[in-house]
Amino acid sequence: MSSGGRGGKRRGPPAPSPSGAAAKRAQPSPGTPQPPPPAAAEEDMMDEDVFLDDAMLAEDEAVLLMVQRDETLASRLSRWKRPALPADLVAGCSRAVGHSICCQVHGFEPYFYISCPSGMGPDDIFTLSPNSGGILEKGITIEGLGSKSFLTYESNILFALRFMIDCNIVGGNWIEVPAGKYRKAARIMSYCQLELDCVYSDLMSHAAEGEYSKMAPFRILSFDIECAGRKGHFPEPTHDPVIQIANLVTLQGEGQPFVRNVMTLKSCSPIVGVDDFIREVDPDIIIGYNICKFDLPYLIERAEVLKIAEFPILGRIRNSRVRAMQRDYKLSSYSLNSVSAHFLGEQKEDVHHSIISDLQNGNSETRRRLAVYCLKDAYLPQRLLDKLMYIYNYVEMARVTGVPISFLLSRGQSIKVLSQLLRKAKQKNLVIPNIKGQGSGQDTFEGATVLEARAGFYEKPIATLDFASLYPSIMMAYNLCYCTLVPPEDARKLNLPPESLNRTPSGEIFVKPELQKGILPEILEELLAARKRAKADLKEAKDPFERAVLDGRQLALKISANSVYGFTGAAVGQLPCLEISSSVTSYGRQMIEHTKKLVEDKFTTLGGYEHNAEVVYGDTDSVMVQFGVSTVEEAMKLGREAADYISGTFTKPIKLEFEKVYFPYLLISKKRYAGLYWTNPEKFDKMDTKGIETVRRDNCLLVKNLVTECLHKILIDRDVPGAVQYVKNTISDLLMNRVDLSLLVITKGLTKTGEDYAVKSAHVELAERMRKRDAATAPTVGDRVPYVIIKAAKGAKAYEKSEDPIYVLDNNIPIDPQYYLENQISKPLLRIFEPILKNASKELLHGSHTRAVSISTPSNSGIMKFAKKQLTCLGCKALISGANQTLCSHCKGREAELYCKSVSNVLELEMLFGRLWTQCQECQGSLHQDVLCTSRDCPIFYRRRKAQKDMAEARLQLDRWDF
DNA sequence: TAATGGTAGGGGAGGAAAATTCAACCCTAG
DNA sequence: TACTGCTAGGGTTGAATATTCCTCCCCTAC
Repeated sequence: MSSGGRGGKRRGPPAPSPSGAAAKRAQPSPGTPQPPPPAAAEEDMMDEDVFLDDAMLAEDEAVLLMVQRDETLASRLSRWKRPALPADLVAGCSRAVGHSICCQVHGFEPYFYISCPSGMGPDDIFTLSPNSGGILEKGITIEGLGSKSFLTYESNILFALRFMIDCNIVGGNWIEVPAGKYRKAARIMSYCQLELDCVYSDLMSHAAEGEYSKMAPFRILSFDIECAGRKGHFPEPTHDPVIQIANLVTLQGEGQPFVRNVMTLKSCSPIVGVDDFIREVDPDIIIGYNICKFDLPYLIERAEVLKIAEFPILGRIRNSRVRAMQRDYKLSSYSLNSVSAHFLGEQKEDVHHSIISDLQNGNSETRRRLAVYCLKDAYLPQRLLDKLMYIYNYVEMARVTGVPISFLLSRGQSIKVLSQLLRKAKQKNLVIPNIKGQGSGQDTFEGATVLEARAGFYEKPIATLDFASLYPSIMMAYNLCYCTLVPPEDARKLNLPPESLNRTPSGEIFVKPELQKGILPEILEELLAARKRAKADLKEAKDPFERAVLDGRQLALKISANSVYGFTGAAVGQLPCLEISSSVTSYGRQMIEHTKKLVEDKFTTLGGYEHNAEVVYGDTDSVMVQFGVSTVEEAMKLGREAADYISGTFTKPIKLEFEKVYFPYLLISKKRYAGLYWTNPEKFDKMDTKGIETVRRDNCLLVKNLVTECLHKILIDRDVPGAVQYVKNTISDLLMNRVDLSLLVITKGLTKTGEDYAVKSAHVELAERMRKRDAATAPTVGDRVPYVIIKAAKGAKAYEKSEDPIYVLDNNIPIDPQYYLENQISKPLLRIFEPILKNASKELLHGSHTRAVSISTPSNSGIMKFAKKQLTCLGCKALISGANQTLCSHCKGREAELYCKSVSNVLELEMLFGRLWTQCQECQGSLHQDVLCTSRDCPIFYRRRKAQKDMAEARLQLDRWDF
């Protein structure tokens, strides 16, 4: 899910400041419920229920398990077991589902091909060791022939894949071992319920159709561990015990988990029983948040330290990654918290690891608290898995591409294409040479054309024409493939008839399908045909369950089709062929130019139309056309006409489609535009923005919100003055320091380690500084680094002014509003307003609203260290001295009024803090517990922290009134 | 090490190089 | 008349500052 970021979960700010720590224990505002008194003695924990929202836990089922009590353990383990095997299954006459079976297949051996050297025949047989592919390529000496090197074929295929291909097995499909063709084996290889031996040629693989399209009822275990770190240290398996493990077991397709438990540890003895638990539950899939990078290695290492020899085996783990989140979605933070907020609208607490030890060492109440927290960490990944239908989509993808499900998480895109290629080649009696593209990776090829953008604000409808699956359809139309490519020397030698050859715009020659049909086009045809079927079925399907499966399938097919082109162009890949990829793009370039020309030539007043059409922009496979008409309906009509007309000029199956109308349309530059998106003339579907700040993850929320709001006002409300006013208010708020810190947090990805950067930059330098402060909480490669820009000496570089938001909050460091105005919001705003407003710069950025209020500079640096703070009058801020500690002589008369002000100020801030506190309690799922969360991703957290500080200051001021 | 889909393009920031401004100094005329 | 003190103004020089251009980096579109 996240390559390294634990979010704030096991990380956080440096040791909490005194005020922060105090408030965690303090009950804040009047009206906040007090925690109940510790309900039970520690010995009774066993039967205590855990408070959690109802959707998550049925109260009677929630169990805190004391692992030390072996007798209860045994009884519970039995409840988690899989159903017993039916007796007749072993005899081969039952098809019960829901059991785990390990089948050892015998007789399948690795092999590869070489071309037979001249002078050798079927009689010349010699044996080679299994890894001889490499030796043959380097060259060997053969008696009578001298030293020779060979090009090998299919010598580097993963053995598992080789086996699956040859047995027609795809990932996630059903395999039958016919009765009588297997032998029951002793259960020594695995912890499965049944072990079999059989011969590979007896396996029967069933295509995923009809009855066999159903999925197996996977048992999914979601878990999370908590460790007791020592003060100020990130937990290390060599020292720190695992204190809690939360487990949730679900059957795929069922809404509720059937096992929920938390294993806790009272003292510091080692946790035993985890491996037993996993063995009994016997899950097919293990998931969790970042478990591959943290929880699993931690458990395994901890077991090693404690010398639990058997542990690392963990039964049969087939698959244990949830890295998919980062792979499939682009978010500005990948902490479990923000991912959940994004997809589920549900948040979790973010508890710093140092607090976890405190909770553990407290009483039964605090440990129960920790259990709740831990369980939620196991629960959210399960919810995410369901919500995003990962299991469906992965099974579908595995079936389509033929790779095992685990490859989809642990491997890249190319293995999927290779798998399909190998299968298809086998059908056609072709073998694939082992020519791994390696080394430089320098040789690249020309990509797509992006038409010049005629920037501006268009108040007439713009029709968008798109090629459907451009690159796949080019490969099909022109029969582009490895096996249809004619190298220049062969073109001369073979004397092929010119009418059966195609010369691509990039100069390569391919034979036409009549002579030899390409493999790649065939793969693509099947993929796209299957997608068409899936989409048609989707239209028919009513059952949401079935719809989910079909939608997953059509998506998988589309993605697979699109990655075929990428595979041929991957210079460092399994089978690169730049002749194919550069031919594909060259056709694409030709086609978009051709389309632009046709539209502008045909749709003219001379041609009998009311206006001259103009192509205002286009990228790769799309053109945006202004037909000159003023209604969406007319634009749609002309768009359809143009698409049909132009489609007719291309080789099948290349097809230009009318897709949508933008109206109005704000075109800023290449790859950057915004507009209202219409697919029917009555009502627009949505506001669509491409490439601009609203869709970028490296802008602060202030910019994102501001730009979004302006576009909303301009495009939807058509209220430019309103947008201008909004900008002015925002700038004024910013300069007056009325903007919430959470809106100013910028995040950027840390893509490599510190030394590898050639130039300094804000997020890299900050990460380095944070590492020096506290290595445990600092971001590492792959993480996203949040930062704000603080005030510093004039001329200081941005990388000297970046700071951790939490550090800024805790130490009262002033931010630099001028930087945000000049470097963050001004340019994006001007880009939007300049096409619409004359004097945009003057109007927006230089009015009276830009008068700044000076903020006191940090008092803890330089010369100010030696300054002594003097008291100021609470009325007029004048310096006061002597006996009077509150007011100057001037303000003395207003004593009553000013005191009231102080009191109401404190009350107000207390109310605010109380509200935020309650909000956080709701988020954590309990109104009776202290809030522990310190999430860097949560705006409420920043506001709560700030309110808390303001409140403390106001109270201090109130205390100065001395009657 | 193993394993790895692609190119095009905008835009921000840093940094080097080239350009400009500025202050200090020297010199000379008056 | 010779010499000094002073100023204005031109020229030179080296440093400071602003500008330009290029590259790195991130992220997005397709």
